[in-house]
Amino acid sequence: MRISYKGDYALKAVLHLANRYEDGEVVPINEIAAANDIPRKFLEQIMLILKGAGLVDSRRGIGGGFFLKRPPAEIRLGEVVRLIEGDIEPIACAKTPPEPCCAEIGSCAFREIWAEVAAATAAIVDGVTFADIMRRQRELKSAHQGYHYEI
Amino acid sequence: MRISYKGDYALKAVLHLANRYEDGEVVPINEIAAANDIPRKFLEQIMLILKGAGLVDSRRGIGGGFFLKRPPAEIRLGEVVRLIEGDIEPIACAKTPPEPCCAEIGSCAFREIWAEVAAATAAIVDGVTFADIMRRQRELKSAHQGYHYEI
DNA sequence: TATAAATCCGATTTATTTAGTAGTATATAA
DNA sequence: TTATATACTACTAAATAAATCGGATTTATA
Ligand code: FES
Ligand code: FES
Repeated sequence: MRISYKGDYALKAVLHLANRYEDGEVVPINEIAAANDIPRKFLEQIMLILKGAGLVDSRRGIGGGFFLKRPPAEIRLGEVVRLIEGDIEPIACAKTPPEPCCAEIGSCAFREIWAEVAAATAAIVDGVTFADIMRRQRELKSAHQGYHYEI
Repeated sequence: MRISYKGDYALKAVLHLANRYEDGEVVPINEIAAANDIPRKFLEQIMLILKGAGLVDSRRGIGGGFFLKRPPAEIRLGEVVRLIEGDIEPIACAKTPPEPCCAEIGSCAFREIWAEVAAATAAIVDGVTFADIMRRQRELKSAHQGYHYEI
């Protein structure tokens, strides 16, 4: 499962909105783009995908912008990854139900290895919520601050 | 880590050679291509990559072909995958040592998740040899036979 | 020594995906 | 009514994937 720029941008945008989730803050796309070094028009397309999937919602016009429809603790990393990158499985036959791949799908010795890889990957990305990621981010920030002061 | 056609073909070719490894059999590319439904000229390129990496060797001319340089038990799936597909890591910052990715690599909350995914994937593909895959293939073949007889 | 069988190698081609950019339409708060 | 913001469609350039083409070279053997 390769993470493209599009996927990377989507994750950062969702994390940005997660950090502004309290009190239902609405964040304009310009802020998200500027803060995360994301091409603005590209981010527009990404936000529309996230909105289409019901993950975020938006308000138009002055004072408008985007916001999460669910609290960060209820959004799993895997959900965003699948939305943007598509299947987590490295090959179609590893999906459930399996889609045809080799000629003899019933006797392919590789298929179940890819299924194992998919399961292991899914366990990780579905085991982490954006609340977890926010917490981790705060830890890293304070650790980095620490280093800074020591210098 | 997405498996491309090229990677799929490479794995099948190596498995084909693994099945012919005993007594140092030499297998012409036409046989590998025909048996596995691989475009012949495309497979040529793939075999040259495998040869360049020292995984297989070849003999030219009449009676020539390809053969594994090492026994199947000493070739791990991950080795072939990395050769053809490149890095197993879903993003550059997850490599060791990490390559720059986001702006602030030291404080990115996603980085270690990708590193976990990479480690889990590597553990699977590096934990399986082509001898294991051959064994698994025989099991599947006989199971399939069984079903066949029951009908 | 000619011939057929096979690998070796570089170039070209076609289609798809990626990473954007452009332009316009629509909604909304002040 | 105007400035600010999203919504939507289309377009483009570059990279990658998946072959395909055309030969050059090596080698066993008839
Ligand atoms: S069935 Fe998918 S790799 Fe064999
Ligand atoms: S450093 Fe790679 S995703 Fe942030």
